[in-house]
Amino acid sequence: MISQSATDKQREILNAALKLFVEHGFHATPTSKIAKEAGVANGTLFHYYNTKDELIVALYVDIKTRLSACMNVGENGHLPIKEKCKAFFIGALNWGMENMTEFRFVQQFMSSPYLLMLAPEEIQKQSRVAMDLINEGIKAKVLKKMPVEFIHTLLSSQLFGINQYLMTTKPTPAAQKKLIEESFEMVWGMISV
Amino acid sequence: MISQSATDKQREILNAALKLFVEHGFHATPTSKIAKEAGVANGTLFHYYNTKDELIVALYVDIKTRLSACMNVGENGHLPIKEKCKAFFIGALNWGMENMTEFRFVQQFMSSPYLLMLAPEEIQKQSRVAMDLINEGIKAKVLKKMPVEFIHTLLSSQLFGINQYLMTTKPTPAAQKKLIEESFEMVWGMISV
Amino acid sequence: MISQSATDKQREILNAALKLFVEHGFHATPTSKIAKEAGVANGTLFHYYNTKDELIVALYVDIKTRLSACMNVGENGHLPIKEKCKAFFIGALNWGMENMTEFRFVQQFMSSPYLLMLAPEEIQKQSRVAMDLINEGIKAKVLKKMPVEFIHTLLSSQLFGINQYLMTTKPTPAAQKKLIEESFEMVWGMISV
Amino acid sequence: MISQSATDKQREILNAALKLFVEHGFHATPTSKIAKEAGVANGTLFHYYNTKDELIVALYVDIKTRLSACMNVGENGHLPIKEKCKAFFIGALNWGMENMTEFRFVQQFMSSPYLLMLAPEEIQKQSRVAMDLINEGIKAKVLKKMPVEFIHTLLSSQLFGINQYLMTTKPTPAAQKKLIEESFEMVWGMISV
DNA sequence: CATGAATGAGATTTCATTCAT
DNA sequence: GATGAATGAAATCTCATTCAT
Repeated sequence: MISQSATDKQREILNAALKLFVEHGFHATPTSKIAKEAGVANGTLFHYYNTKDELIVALYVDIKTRLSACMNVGENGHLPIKEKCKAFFIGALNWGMENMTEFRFVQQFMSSPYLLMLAPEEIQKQSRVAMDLINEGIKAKVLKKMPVEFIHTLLSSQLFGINQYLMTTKPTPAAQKKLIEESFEMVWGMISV
Repeated sequence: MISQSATDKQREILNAALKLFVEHGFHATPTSKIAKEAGVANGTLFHYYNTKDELIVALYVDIKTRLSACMNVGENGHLPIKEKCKAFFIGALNWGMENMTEFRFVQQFMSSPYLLMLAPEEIQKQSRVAMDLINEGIKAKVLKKMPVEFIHTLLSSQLFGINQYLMTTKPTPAAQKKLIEESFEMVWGMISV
Repeated sequence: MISQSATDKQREILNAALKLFVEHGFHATPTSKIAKEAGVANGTLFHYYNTKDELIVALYVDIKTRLSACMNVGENGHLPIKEKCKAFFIGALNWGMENMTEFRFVQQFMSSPYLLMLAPEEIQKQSRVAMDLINEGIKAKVLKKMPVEFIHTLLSSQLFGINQYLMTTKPTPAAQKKLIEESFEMVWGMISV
Repeated sequence: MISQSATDKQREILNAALKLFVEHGFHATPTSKIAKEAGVANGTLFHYYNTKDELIVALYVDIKTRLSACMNVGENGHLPIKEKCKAFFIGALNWGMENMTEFRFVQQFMSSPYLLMLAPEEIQKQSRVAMDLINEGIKAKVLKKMPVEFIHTLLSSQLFGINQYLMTTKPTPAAQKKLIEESFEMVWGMISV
């Protein structure tokens, strides 16, 4: 397939951009360096993305899509709510540890003005699954009766924080597994009735 | 004071930089705009800070110093650990709500590559007070026996999360006070024995 | 040739730089003026030379290369040493008179701190031919038994001096020819046994 | 004397400027660095010299004046011409070796566009003594009957060249003395009848 | 599709010079 | 005289983007 090589180049560009953005920040990373790192010509980058901003947003969406794909894999609608939350929580942490660079990029993106370039509905979409889960938990009186966004915010912050901690301390896989499980129980204790 | 006017210009520059950095991000804010906003000549900025990067780091240190000054005011060494933690937690949240711009700047700075420009000991210094408090709590068997850094991470994340939530939802002062108190009890339940 | 137009721009830049450097000195010549004089965009200059300094050194090497190319053309290995020296001496003078701007640039470059940016081997390479010739003369007991570098210095100084004199007084071609011949006999008398 | 300290500062400025100009070139030496090296405030420099250019020219004149003072010390009007020339030649070389930095500065100045800022009569004045000497020699039929400027140019070039050679090779004082004497005989042989 | 030379607006930084103290 | 903070014009250099090949 001819378009295969094109897609490959696009992947190379995204990979290079991810690596360099995390390493040096958005603005300290010229498109020319991205192109060089990706092994393509300068202009090629602009065949796939009209502007640098477009590339940045596309990269974010790409990563979020890959994360979602990971999280939704296990169809576990039948499990009790706590187990569903746990699967979600642990899944997110594991993904973060296996994709540290992606994780760092998301973090940087979310506290940058680029976030505003994303359509609000796009942002909401990202957290839809989690929000639904929390809503379900509140209705079932398993979770505390507080605003959904509040519980979601607490959950997200803890996820970010724990991930950061794991990235910094780099425990053994066993210790990591244990810590993640414990973390969930602690957080669950905080938000459950 | 003779040096007053000089110091004033420096303050103006820091204020202008803070405002613009939060509004547009580090790189989308030219030094020329900072100078104009501060009401000083372009070169004056570089009289005080050799490079833009130096300004960014200096601004971070300045904010952190002001925050620390705020937190240490209340000498409450005699209170029980939980009360000390609560004072700390609530103090930080109040400061964050009263200094939203500063808070946003810190957030942006910490998830940017500029963080690496800070000497590690400088970073550590920032969290010294909190760490000591946690250590004390663990020794007194009031807090769970887990790594200090881990508990610190949980606390910090919670602080960040709640702040974010408050900034977004802008509740009434009363509701805000109630939410903050509740939040503390939640996180305290999570980390205390 | 496809690369012709690209090379042309580089040539234009070198020509413009040469002219302006000699006219106003290195530092009184902004890169913007060079670009304008060369008829290219400002950034184009930096496409070919990473820094202004790099351009200055490249220009020097370019001129020296062109001079060397001129000097080595006449293959006169069979002539007696004096004739070879004379050919060299007169060739250099003629080149200097036909390329006054280049000559002035070299002079300015060599008594500037930019000289230090040149690798020592590069500098040596420039005078290799002359040094070999002198060495040959000394071994053949045609030239005085003195350090090669010293004789080389005397010769070079003479060349510079005469060139300067010719550029200032601008004699008729005939008078110039006569003066050059006389000069050579004078310097030859000084360095030969 | 109060003006003593002022004069001292002026001297410090000239010394600092000399050192830095030779080390980095005219334009790569900011006035601020000169002031710092001289141990005076930035603005003080501009009390003594209205502009940087004025400082540069003043420094040149200062050095030339000091050189002239050196050269005219020995009043040897009674000596034969060759001896007067020799005294001049050797005096100049010795001065150059004892004042390498000054020598380098003069060299740099003379092949720079700053030379044009000097009034022509000022330039002529610098070489008046030498020119008179040469004229005298020609009239006395001791020197070749050639244009005075030509002989002067040859002499100057050789002086510069030999100085450069000595600065580069750094011979022992004895060897230096010997080489200088030999050089004079060689040059004298070249220009004398 | 892909390339990379070319562009030029704009960013950071420098620096001679001024001037209030 | 002496200071050094302040100035702002100007210099070097960067970089997103275009376009002819």
